Amino acid sequence: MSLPHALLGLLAVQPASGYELTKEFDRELGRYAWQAGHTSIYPELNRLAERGLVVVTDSGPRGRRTYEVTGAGREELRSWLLTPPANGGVVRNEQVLRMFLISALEPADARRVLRRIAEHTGTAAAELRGILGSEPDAGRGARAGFGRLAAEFGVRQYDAAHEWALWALDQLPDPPAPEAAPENEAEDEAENEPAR
Amino acid sequence: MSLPHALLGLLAVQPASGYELTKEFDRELGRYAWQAGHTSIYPELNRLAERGLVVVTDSGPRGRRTYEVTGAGREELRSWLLTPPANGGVVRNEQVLRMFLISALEPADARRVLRRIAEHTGTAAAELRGILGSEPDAGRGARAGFGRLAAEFGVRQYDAAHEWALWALDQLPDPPAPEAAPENEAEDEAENEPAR
DNA sequence: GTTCGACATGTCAATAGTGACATGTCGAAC
DNA sequence: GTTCGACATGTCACTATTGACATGTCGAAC
Repeated sequence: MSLPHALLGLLAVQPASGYELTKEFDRELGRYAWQAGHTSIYPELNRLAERGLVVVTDSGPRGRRTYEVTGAGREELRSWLLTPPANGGVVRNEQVLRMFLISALEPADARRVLRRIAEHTGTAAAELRGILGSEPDAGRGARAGFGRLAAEFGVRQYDAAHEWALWALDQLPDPPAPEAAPENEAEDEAENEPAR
Repeated sequence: MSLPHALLGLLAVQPASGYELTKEFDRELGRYAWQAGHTSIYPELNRLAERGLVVVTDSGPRGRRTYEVTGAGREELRSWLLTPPANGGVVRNEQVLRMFLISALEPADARRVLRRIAEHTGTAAAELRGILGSEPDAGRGARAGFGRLAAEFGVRQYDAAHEWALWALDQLPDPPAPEAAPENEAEDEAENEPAR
């Protein structure tokens, strides 16, 4: 039951159409917190409207409807955010699951996966940092605070995962025993290592 | 389609019954990576058995059946873990969603929620560190490596979230303006702050 | 004036997952 | 010898979510 609250939250910051909300879920929100496609968003908006938590305040060109949160909607969102985390809430993250399952692999495979994770989290963090630094708003833009808090969270998550992957690599038994050159760093080290 | 792989992963480390697997999902695995109740685990084990990815190798007291991964199962798991992360995978985390939605609250409420998050992540990290430190295995226990990698990941995640919450608190406009005592730290600061 | 990509919303069948209910057994403590 | 909690597995109706399909419009570029 989180999707309705996600929508209320987005609309509380700024009125939007279903189409815009859908795009929002393609960004940080959908990448770290809660995925949703337009096929679940549109029906949910209609349900929220029926319950009086949002209203259509404007109609645009292509049947576009702009939604806004009502007082009741804002209250619902507030009480949801302020009430205890209950049992812990839904958690379902394929990436993290993959990290957990690495121990089930043979060391050579594990090393391969960990390296991929380390690389990916590293570049992802760097990218996010780039966006965070270049964003011209940073101050007053309508949903400025929103993006910043979320992006900063993402950066920290990626950094933590990156550090973890490096640590885990170090943890693995029997490192590949570097062939000859003890000083080789940043060598490309492609998919298949030379057998031994 | 992650649950079957989660089960294969657990069984690859150590054979187990559905009941034991269910308990596994009540620990770190279910808390950070992938939730599942026995009502989805038992049917899934049967499906995996039908597909020949696991087999029952032992029957115990109360109808208990111990499952083991087959060669095909191990291969399936391996190829899943080694293939590209595809589109990014399923992401659904209520806690993180709540963090994202904080910006939709008034500063006073936001501060309240952030403080709760900071507190929770702080104690959770400390607890995990405790377990991590006291665990007697740390070396050879059957799924020792498994728990350690996972727990370490959890610690880092909690730390990152904790630091983020503190940073976010600092980011919020208009701090509560401490009444009189400029040096008051660790005051209990109950649910309702004195109006202004 | 046409073309085409982005805009915009929707349905529906199928799959995944949950919560309530159901059933029974074993072992330890009393 | 009974009681009770943990062990152990299951079904089923309901809810949530996805993927495939459907439909149409607007605006810009050509």
